[in-house]
Amino acid sequence: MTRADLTEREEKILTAVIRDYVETARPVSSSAVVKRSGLDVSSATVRNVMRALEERGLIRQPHTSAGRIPADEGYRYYVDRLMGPVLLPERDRTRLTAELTVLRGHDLATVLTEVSRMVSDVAHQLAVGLEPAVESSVIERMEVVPLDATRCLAAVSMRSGQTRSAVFECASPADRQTAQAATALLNDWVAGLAVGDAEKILATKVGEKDCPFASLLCPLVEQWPALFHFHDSERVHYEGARYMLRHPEFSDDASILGEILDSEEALADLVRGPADPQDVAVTIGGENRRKKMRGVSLIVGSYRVGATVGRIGVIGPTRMRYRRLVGLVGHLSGLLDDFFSSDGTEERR
Amino acid sequence: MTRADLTEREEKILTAVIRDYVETARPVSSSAVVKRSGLDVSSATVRNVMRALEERGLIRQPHTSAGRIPADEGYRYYVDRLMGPVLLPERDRTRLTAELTVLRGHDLATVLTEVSRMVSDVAHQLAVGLEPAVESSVIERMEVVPLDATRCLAAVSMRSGQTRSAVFECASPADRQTAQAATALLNDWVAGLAVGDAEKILATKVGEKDCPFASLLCPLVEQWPALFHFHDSERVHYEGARYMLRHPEFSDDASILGEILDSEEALADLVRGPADPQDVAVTIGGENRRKKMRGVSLIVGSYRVGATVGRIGVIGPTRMRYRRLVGLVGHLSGLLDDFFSSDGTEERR
DNA sequence: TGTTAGCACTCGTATAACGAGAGTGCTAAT
DNA sequence: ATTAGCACTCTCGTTATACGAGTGCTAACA
Repeated sequence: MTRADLTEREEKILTAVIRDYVETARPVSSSAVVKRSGLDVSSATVRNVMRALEERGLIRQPHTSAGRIPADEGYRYYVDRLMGPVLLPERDRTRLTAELTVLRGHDLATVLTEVSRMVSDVAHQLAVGLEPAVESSVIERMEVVPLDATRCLAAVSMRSGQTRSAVFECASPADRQTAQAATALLNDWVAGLAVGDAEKILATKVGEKDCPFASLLCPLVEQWPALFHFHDSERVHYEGARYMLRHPEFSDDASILGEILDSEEALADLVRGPADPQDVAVTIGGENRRKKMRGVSLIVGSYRVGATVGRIGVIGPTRMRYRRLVGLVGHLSGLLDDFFSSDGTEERR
Repeated sequence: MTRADLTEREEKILTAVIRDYVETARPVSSSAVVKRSGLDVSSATVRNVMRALEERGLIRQPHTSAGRIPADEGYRYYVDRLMGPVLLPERDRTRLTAELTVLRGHDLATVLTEVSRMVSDVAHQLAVGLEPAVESSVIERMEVVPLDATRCLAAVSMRSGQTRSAVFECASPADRQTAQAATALLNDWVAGLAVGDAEKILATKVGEKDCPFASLLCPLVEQWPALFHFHDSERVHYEGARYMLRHPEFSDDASILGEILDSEEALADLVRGPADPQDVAVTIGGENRRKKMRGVSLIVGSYRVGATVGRIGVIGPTRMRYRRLVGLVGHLSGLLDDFFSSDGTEERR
């Protein structure tokens, strides 16, 4: 159970076990390791080493006298130290950039859905895309327009390029003049603020006695969260459920898929948590907080849209191609960063 | 194979077979039918009748000397003629209305997600909610506001209560004055039109040589579909995948679930097709166009939002509680109709 | 001390045989 | 037309068996 480094030979054998198991999904025998690792040793030697690896908790035996399969800790060691430079075939690279350019000009939800689809297709795994939390998006401009005696249209554009719009009720009628004046005032107050902050500011402003345009602004503030879908708007896009079901580890008991798909919050929580701003975060099996999620691994990357971040990720059995998928997610993170920062500025590459 | 009516006794036996099979998921024996149907006949008699029903294709034997299970045609006969008045327990009724009132004032996507959740919880099935096609929604008002030198915010509100907004690029700068005039003109043109029609009208108008505000309106029209997510905006909300996996018919081979979840279009097509404006449409197993969907049944209802219709539905194995689920979907259709027609007019019940 | 060949042992999987039980289909009696 | 009785069929669970893959161990070797 020491944390010390493995010898080079141990590392090679661990790698071989992982690579082979990822391919075949069956316990890996010592002789298979000999073949794959290229090591010039006998299977007996490999067995000795494997025993050592097992004692360290890196691999395990499903039952006595079976081959070895990687343990969560083994995957962890592999991901952290053995995996080597992440790798994404040129083929996939070009495909991704190509498909992404087509998406220029489309709204964020569409882009994210399509990107999730791309990811799941390339990864052959369940892919998930998380929209940036609009809560911390910075408001560029708001607009309030009267529709009829009791209803107004409100629209917000964020620096991130996201927009929100909704119709809200206001008891007393407002004419266009008033609405324009109110809009101007509103923008003075909230333009340049994050959505979350703006809500607080507005609540105070509107609460004051001499607040102008109160009859218009009060209802707006009251209905703020519902109207703009602000709070729970970290929408999740799934794609590629079919891949999940194809993995032998889930083909008999697919209940995990149900758990994942049905609990947006659970997943959002997971996806939000670990990822570092820049890097790709890998969560392996038992490392997940949710008990239900033990047995699956997550690879999550983030992309910036203005001041906020969204996430893209891949979910699959712990037996997954970490190197390739980390490469994929990382690469796509970068692409999306560019995509959203060059924003509408057309093709600046 | 005659289409003639069944005798009363035959109907009772068919009903018993279906009811029992729906509960137990196991082939129904003649003696079980005797118990359940309340008929005062021997099991031998029931066997004779069952043979007749089998020859008509209403029920079938999984293998020789097993009980009978309903065939698709049997379910069909049951749904069309035997099911009797649809039934939804008072408990569920009140629950639905209660949960629905809480959703007042929330935007359509949120409402639909929550409704799907409610449906799946009550039905214990995979539920699906389809947003109304915005294509045929009637535009109430559009608004164009300049943001900076090259970008404008556009917002549309539909009579249905739906709204769309987006940022678009326009080469030459526009001041607020111009934008207001353009907005006025725009509303003259498209207010009161369906979104789909408005697109065509605008395209012609903008194509004309002396079109005013061309520098502003041209880009708007060009980016119309992408901007407003108009064409492919029949968003699908799924809920309750876990229920699907619990059914014994899918627990071993869950690949169907993958197919359903991954092919939004396939499903949207299905859901769009059959439902009559007012009624609840039931599609049973092999009646589905898509081969992949044989083995599952659909119950679909519609709700009106202004001039457009959306759908809610339930997907499950053919072995489902048709009476209850038709009741549920029908009831909810009505509730949603009211919900959206009383629109923002607060509590008019 | 590390490595390896050889071999006995373990354990899962596949296959067949078997019995029990459920349910039908048929026949003959009512 | 209905039904009691009975033989027949088919599934399912259990047990026995053989097979094979793979290990762990021991002893020999560099």
